[in-house]
Amino acid sequence: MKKKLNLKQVAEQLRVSTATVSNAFNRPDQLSAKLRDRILKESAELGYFGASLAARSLRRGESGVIGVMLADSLSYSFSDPVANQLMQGIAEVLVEQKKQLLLLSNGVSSAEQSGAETLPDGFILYGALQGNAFEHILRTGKPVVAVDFEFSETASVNIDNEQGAYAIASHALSKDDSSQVAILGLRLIDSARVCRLVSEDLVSQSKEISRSRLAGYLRAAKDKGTNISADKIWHIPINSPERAEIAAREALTSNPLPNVLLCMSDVIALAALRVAHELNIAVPEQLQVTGFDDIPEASRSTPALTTVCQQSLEKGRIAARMLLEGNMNEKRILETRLVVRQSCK
Amino acid sequence: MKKKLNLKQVAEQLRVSTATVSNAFNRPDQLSAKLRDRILKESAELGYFGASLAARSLRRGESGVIGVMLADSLSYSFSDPVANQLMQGIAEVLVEQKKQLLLLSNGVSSAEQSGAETLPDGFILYGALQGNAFEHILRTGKPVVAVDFEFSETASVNIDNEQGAYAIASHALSKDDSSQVAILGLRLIDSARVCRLVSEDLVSQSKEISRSRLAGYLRAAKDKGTNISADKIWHIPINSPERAEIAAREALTSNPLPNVLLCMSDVIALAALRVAHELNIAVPEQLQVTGFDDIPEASRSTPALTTVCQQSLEKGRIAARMLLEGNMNEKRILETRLVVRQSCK
DNA sequence: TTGAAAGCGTTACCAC
DNA sequence: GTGGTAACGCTTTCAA
Repeated sequence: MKKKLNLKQVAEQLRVSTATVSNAFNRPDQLSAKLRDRILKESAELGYFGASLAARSLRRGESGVIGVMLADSLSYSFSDPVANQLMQGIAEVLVEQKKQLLLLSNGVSSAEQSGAETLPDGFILYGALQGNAFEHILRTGKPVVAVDFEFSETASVNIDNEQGAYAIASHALSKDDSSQVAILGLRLIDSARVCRLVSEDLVSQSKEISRSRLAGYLRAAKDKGTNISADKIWHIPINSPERAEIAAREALTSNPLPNVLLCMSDVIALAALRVAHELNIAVPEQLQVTGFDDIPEASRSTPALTTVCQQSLEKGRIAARMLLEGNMNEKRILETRLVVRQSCK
Repeated sequence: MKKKLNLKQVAEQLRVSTATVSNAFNRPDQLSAKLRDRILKESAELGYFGASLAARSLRRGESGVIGVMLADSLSYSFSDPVANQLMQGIAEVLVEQKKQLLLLSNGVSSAEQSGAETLPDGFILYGALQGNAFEHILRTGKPVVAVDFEFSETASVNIDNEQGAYAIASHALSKDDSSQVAILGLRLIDSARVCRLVSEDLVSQSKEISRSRLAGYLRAAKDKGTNISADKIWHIPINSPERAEIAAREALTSNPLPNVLLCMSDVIALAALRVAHELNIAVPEQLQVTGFDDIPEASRSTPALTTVCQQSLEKGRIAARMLLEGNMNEKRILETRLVVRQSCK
């Protein structure tokens, strides 16, 4: 195999100037079709297929690469169905627009100077980033779309979590005034362990997703005249089936037994269904279970999950389109939709 | 916000030379700790956090970016549990080694000259790529690790699909000589529709994954004295729950009813479990179901899935390590493991 | 320990 | 329609 050639060497070989070769690749109108065809064909024969991204991007000031940074670790994110659906939507649009996708790892240490945030032409940020990665990205001055969090200076795509939670809780509580309600909550407090809340934990003005959902649940309960005390609310530190099962087992072996279980994610709700099955608790007859997200698995479980559709896929598409179309002032709030299936009629 | 500065301007502001600033970031030993600290601190204040990737990569000839190209479309891959587990393993190692991850879309058209394949220092290729993307990547002369396919000139990580399939089929067929066996196969022929095979379809020397698995099933059947005719083998064009359900429904409403169902992926097997449940066919009493892959969901279904663990996560880790450590001659074959759960005792 | 300068591969302006 | 050439931002050698 011959040594890799660069544009200059190709130009020499073909006995034209570098500008002409460059034009052949980038600006068809700048030369005769005939010459262009010759150049394209012969460079391919020489093993030259186009400019190096580094050089072109240095010169042009843009790379054709879009950076996506996820609040959770990259590795974990690949196991999260919601993140995957979002990525799927993003990827769909980027591929269609011939953009490349750089996955930035949101490391804690600022020391990891790879400078990767300098390459992309724009960013999609999923979830509120901790650390100074966020700041670094803002400093680049490049367009940013925030997904599932809000930042004054950037465009964003969000859903109304409070409203979605209110809707599903209202549905779950509608038939029975004397409900025993338990809540399996995600990331409600700052603890790495599954545990119940205490009453002080309820006072929080946080705008985090999980706090909004909790607020929605509690508002619905209040409207129905139901009370939910702090010890009926579980905190789950991470959206994993294993942790969720632990919490579900605690909740479903507590006394009095809840007959409505509001779960802050479908992963948690699915875990609850498994635990209920294992404990011979009939769903929905003895226990109503609700989820949140509407991940693909939600419609396939037995019983199928009643949940709130937050359109993660569409969210990804929209975020990507906003970024590419440059709507950098838009603050988009997507509709949520109550999806009633068997787990909570 | 101030205009973005470059290294040269930072050097001017700090009244040192560009080389000194560069050294402060890249070669701590080339200057006094004191000066270095001052430079780092003051550049951060000026909003300079390190070199632009394009420029550094142009100059140094390496970027710190690893490219991953998937045989299936990027968007689809995010919905595939096996691909996601692989990516999880890859991401784990790359983050740990402070490498960035560029996801290359395997577009069909060679026209999409984004030149993205010129940036990465190395590639992980998952599945046999169609089109000339593969050739382009090889031409770069950069290290490549092939996953789940074999190419003479590159390192690779594979499993022995024939053997894994043989093992699970032997297990499934061990108790009953008069088994009615059906196979739900993935990508066995070149058709976009779910359909049964005909006998001509059985002759194939292809080394594709699905063909190896089929060979393993058939060898096991032969060893047990069971015959499996072509019309008991279904072709499913894509590993999606929807398609799999169609095939499963066909198979489980055919006459004579199969009592052993060998599925070439867990996604397919899980679909089969759902269909069996819907048709009131008891698993494993009336119907034994086996999967392949051991995705996380396999252990969570009811009944839990008997399957072949192919260690997708570890596969990703190993591929990434091989690439980073530069073992470019290694051809690694990972062990598969039979995982017996309730769906096929 | 520091500074000047060459050059990485490309593009785009401006002449011809 | 075509060809010089400066500039993109940085690293690294070499000399001071």
